[in-house]
Amino acid sequence: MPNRVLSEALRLIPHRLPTQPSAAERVADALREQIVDGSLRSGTRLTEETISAALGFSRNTIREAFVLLISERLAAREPNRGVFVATPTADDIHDLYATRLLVEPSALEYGSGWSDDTPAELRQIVETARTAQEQGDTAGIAQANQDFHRAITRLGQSRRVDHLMAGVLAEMRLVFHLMDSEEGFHEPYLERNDEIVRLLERGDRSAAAASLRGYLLDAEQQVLRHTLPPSAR
Amino acid sequence: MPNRVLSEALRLIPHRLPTQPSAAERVADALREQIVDGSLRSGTRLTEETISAALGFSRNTIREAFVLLISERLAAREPNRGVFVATPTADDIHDLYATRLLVEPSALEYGSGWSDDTPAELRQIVETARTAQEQGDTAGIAQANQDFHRAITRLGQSRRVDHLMAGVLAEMRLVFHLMDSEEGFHEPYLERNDEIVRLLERGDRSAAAASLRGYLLDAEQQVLRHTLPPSAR
DNA sequence: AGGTACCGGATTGCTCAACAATCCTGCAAT
DNA sequence: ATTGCAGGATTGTTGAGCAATCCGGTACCT
Repeated sequence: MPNRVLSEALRLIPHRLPTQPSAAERVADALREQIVDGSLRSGTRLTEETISAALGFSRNTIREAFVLLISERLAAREPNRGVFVATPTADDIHDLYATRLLVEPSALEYGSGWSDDTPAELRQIVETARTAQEQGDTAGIAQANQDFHRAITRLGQSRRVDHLMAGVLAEMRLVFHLMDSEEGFHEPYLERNDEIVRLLERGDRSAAAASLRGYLLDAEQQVLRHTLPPSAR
Repeated sequence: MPNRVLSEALRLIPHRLPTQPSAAERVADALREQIVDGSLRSGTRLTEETISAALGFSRNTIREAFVLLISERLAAREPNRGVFVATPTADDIHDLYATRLLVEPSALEYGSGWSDDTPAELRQIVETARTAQEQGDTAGIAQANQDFHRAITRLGQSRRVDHLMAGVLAEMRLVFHLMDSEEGFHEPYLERNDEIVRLLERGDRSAAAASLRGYLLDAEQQVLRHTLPPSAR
């Protein structure tokens, strides 16, 4: 043991140096980005050959990326036919909200990430949404809304659940792209987020959780109402 | 529309016929099974060439399977070094319990899968565990325990959360394999499951959820206590 | 002895080319 | 209109190949 100080210092260095992500991951990142931002619409076929040529990676690497995207539910494989950008069904939408209903209120009420600053932080996000609203910035509202729910999820203090919810929110964006119009859809929820924050500011996490449950139940209905039926796509 | 009766009948056929899983999935299944049942211990290196030869699939297929297992956290990639059976750290264990703490009580208290039969069904599982106990069947107890928590999770009525928890329970088994001895570890929790069921039988889902939270908090400590420090493995 | 530099073998990361199986399209025959 | 079928395109999977990286050992230096 030549140098005790050294080995102590080394312990502080992150165990895995920041290696560059693998080719498959970079391909998955590129595709994921295009899927969630709507450049690649639901149902689009992801041809191996085309993507291979477009991104400059071999077909095998593309296939590895597909495995990732499929496990994230952003894409779906139809055996011997190909991989397609996922098209969430009404059932999938229900599942998304069932998941959120299970996780978010629980994180809000019992999450150990709670601190005295939490209400103020959430308030901050609501304010951001409000200024976006005043500027008619639909995308900004949507973004702030997502941030709000991610912040709530983070109270749960679980990497795993964070990751789950990241996936959920990504798929939510897919769903939004399926709606007849996202325009004006998020506004009503500003008020409800505000109410949740108000309850938190009063220190009533339980009531806030209940309010959030109501929110999610309503939102599911709204989304289903505004989602085009399969016949129209 | 030549035949209305026919098209109605076809509607009942499952949309995707049961295709045989791909080679990569079968490889992943085989490896996953060996990992969770302990045949492949934590830290074991999964050499592409070896597995390729052993299972009779090409290296490329093995790599696709790896992507899956890694996304399930049952294996970990160390760039340029290889893929290894995951070795959960204390931090990972904490994360597992944080996840369960977020999901299980919530499912128990608010899950829409609840019915009047639910308490009886859970009671049934507890009884199964008890007979396993009387026969000194450690594995049986562990299995019944898992079943108990899966049943609770299912109350949440979300495929996605079910899938998440399937992964959580799989990783839990990895953790159990890391303990000095699984012998006698699960017994104490029989009593606590029983208490949860008793509360449910009284119709008090809220109290049952609280009891479950206490259970999980204690269990985490117990697991950490019985888990060998990294130095010993 | 203790530390460093270097070398060769093994393994990974990724590509490329090939081929059977399957699916899709269009067209011809009924 | 429906069926049958040929041709072309794409997927599923394999095998070989090669650069980059890592590992283990050995020789070298002090």
